Amino acid sequence: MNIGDAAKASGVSAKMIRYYKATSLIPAAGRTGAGYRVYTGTEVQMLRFIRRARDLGFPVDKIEDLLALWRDRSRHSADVKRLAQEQIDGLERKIAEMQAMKDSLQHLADACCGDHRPDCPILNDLGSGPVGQRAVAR
Amino acid sequence: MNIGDAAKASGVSAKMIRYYKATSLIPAAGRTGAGYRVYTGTEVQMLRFIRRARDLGFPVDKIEDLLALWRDRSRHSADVKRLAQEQIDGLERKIAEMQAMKDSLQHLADACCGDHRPDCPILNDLGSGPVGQRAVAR
DNA sequence: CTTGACCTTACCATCATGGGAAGGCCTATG
DNA sequence: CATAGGCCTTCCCATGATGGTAAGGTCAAG
Repeated sequence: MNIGDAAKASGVSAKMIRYYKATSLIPAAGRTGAGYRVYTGTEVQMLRFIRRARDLGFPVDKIEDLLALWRDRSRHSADVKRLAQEQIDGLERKIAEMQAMKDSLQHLADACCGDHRPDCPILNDLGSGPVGQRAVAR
Repeated sequence: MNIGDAAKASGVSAKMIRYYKATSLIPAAGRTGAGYRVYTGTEVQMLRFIRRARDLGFPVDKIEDLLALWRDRSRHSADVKRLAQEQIDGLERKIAEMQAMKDSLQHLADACCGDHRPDCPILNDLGSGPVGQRAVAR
């Protein structure tokens, strides 16, 4: 199986497969006489694992840990769960952060009449004094 | 006012002030005879504008548009509101995306007993067949 | 005049991904 | 057999916003 087929089968682009190898996330694949990389079902399975973990937002260095646990038949599921929980917590933090941005901005946008006139609470807020809770216009 | 003071007064690091100048987001500041950058109140105000817009998640190229509107006394507030709405929509998309990740992961973590045994639904899911909705285990 | 705090430029790193160029390989078709 | 086009290879560059560091110049206080 060439890299293009492995890419299609795993959902990981050929570019990224080479990158994961370069960064030691995955081991080196075999090569044909002409230097083409050759992938087996096992390797495609690993790539799919990586792809799914990326889809859940795991950064590559955490995926390294996940792969190690995956391979370790005497792992403790607690270790896996801990990694998952850390990822959940990280996602939650980012969600909360973005939600706060969105709420502030929504509040400002609601106050902006959005017509031909130049008067605009959004710009007024951005252009006003030091940072504070003016975004929620108390 | 030197760059360090402008940084403190605006909340934008000296590093980023230079970067914003290099990428033409802000105009070149004056220089002392020795080559030190000099900032005025007006410039600090612009930096604070940028800082606040960044805190709302606006990417730098949108801030360029916001600054142009800010300077344009005959702007239409509709244009500002539109930029804000686009940013709100973008935030919402990202929030939804991360929320979906979090939900999938939470579901998997809930199914993992998290003890000393190796059996783990999280790894089972990551290591299983092609992508689908298995993460929500229907 | 020295010391320490500031400034300058220039370069490198992040993180995961894509783009492109230059050149080699393989296969199907004429 | 020759050629076309679709793969593959490596190498380099770009993203976006930010931080770090290093080598060197400046300034103010003691």
